Amino acid sequence: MSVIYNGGRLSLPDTLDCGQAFRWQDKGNGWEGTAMGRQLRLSQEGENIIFHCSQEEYDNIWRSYFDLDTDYAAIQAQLSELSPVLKQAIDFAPGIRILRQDPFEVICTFILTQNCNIPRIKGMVERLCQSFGTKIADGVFDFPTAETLAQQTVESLAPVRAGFRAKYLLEAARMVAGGQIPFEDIKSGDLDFGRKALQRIYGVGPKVAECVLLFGFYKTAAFPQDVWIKRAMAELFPGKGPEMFGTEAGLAQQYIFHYIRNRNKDVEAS
DNA sequence: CGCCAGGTTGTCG
DNA sequence: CGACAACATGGC
Repeated sequence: MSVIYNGGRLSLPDTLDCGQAFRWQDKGNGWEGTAMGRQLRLSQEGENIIFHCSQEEYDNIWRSYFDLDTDYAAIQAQLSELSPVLKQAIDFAPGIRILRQDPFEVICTFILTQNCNIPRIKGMVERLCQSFGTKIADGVFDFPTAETLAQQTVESLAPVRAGFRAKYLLEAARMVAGGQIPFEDIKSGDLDFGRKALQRIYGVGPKVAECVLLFGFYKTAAFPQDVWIKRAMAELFPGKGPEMFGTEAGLAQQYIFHYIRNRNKDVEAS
């Protein structure tokens, strides 16, 4: 059972391993991951991206998750006109898409990102799922629910090895489980409303809130500024700020983030 | 072995 | 408000 996508602008490695999601793994002959309560395998043959699932599951879940109904070529063309440097970053990895992830999962995973590198983040997220997630198949677990996590303690969370982030995780879970985070209002509201609402969570500051808005609520104008983006902005767009990228700043941010981290990789390898 | 990691909090000037 | 240490842990 499989569905073929050949609409272009979808790179599996660039989209699944660019630091927006942490549960996808390169299996060599394809990618595997868990999201939205489902496990999925993807592979590639030439221009075709193959979703190993039913047409129904593809239509109901993955088409939206991978943002396949959005015209990336059009957005990229529009962004490319803003700056030649931005165009260069986009052309470097035009197959990056913004995944439409579950908001609670994004709150948790980006709480875990703080002061931590990406390989380690993946480890913590995986241990969190293995320890507290609902079993989907042998050795495969969904991301934990807010209710399950809210019942934990710093001690019971020890296997995750989240360090000082454990207490933040618990607070976030308790607030979400307690209905104190207005998901629907954040979805329909403007960026500043979302920022304020999310930053009421202990352990969620400006950067994590921005990531949650972009990756968890598909607020494409959100522009997370981490150490890499700050460096990139200083070097590539001196004196400029996120405003220059307009309503699709979040996408620009992803292309810049990936570009600054990977532009020299081919050189180093040779 | 030491530096740094997709930051946030608490504290101090 | 801006600067700065502390925070747990492990990847490189």
